[in-house]
Amino acid sequence: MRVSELVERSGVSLASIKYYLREGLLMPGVATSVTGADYDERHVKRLALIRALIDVVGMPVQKVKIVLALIDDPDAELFEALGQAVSALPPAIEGDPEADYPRARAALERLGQVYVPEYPAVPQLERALAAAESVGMPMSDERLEVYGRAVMQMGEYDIRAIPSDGTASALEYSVLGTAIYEPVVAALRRLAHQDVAARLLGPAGWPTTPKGPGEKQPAPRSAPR
Amino acid sequence: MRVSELVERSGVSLASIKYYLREGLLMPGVATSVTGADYDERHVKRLALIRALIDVVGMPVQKVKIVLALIDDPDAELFEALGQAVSALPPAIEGDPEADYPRARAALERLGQVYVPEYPAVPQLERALAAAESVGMPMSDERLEVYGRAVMQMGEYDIRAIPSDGTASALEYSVLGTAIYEPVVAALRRLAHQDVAARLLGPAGWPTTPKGPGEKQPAPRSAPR
DNA sequence: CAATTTAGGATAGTGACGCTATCTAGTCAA
DNA sequence: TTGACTAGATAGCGTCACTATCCTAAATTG
Repeated sequence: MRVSELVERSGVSLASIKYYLREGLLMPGVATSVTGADYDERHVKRLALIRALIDVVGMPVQKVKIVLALIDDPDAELFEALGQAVSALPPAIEGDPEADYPRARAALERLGQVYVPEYPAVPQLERALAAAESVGMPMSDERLEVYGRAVMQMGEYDIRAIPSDGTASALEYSVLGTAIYEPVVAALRRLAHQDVAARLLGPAGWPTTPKGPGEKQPAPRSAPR
Repeated sequence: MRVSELVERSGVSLASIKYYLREGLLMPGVATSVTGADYDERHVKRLALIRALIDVVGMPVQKVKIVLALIDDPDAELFEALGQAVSALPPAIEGDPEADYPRARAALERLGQVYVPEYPAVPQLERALAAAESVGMPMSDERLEVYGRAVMQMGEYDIRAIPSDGTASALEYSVLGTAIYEPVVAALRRLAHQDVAARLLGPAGWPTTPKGPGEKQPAPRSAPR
């Protein structure tokens, strides 16, 4: 297909496609002449992926490039790729292998996980815990254990759900799964807050999730905003 | 204290403090003269909060302003404030009350939660699910249930942990808790991935979390990057 | 076969964002 | 009185993710 068709199919503007081509995010089409190239479904899919990583996950273009290179490179080792992918996710933190991350270490020890400061998520955790502390809401051990148990359940499932066929798809699955499902988790957590809050704190008559099997309740008169 | 001291105590540059004052994020100090004002601990704490929301949570300055106004406004209703706070979190989505969010609705129905399209997190969930779908990794029912159970555990704890004394602190707690702990969850999930992946996929001899009580294992020779 | 459309490549410009730098003028301690 | 400090106003900067404009040339259409 021609560029114009790619524009239509993907919903991405020509200017942006040219930009992604320049930046090396989108692979060039097969040149049919000096002034014409042929694109296919892989280009459509790649554009969807680029937009998802940029718009939904919130990754900067340069980090998207890293993740895509990781997926494309058949030599990458699955386990190492996971670490690489994580370090490309926002908020980006430049980890210092020499540095100590006391809050993260304490947290991981409490959760019974190994503390490997080289994992890119360790400085991310440290910074997040430090931020919570600095605003007067330090992470309690109790909360840590609740959260730790919850993420472990997700993690176990995520890893087991990685297809065991060829490395390529397994790689793509693990790399993208970490990134793509993160906004889903965030949105679900926010909705869980709303749901629990409506049950515990909301006005009487607010629609709530019934504790046991029961009837759907009527919609609220005004939106909870 | 004077501005220079506030700069020192907070670690925020004078130029940035002036910027936050201009933007209405930081409340002005008590003017002692035409050219001098007095700041206190509340200003130090506020600056820490501003930085945490901007740097760690990744909120744009204008959204930070909304969240701070929400915290400062004593008239706000706790339950409504939760929704407001959520809508200020990135990635920002302008929800259309008229619109239907089929993926989000199906997901919530499956989880047994009420579908209230007015909740700001509903369009966020819709977009996240659509993005997963568009890159060829649609959210399976199984994964949805695992995630749903996990976030519910966190949500229940979060809401119960809100202090029941004065409205002001409860408000601050619920609003900030949603935002501040989100990066913690993200980092913990990434670490859970690493931890589980190391156990299931990692090279032999890699440090792993023992299944039962056991010895700490030695650090790896090279970093998993 | 001429005219129009479309494509590719290069380069410069745009608008939002989060500061940052400079300037002015007033104040206060030494 | 001199020099450091301050508030307030305004303009500028660097990054980011595009976006718009040229130019050239091939391909398509009438």
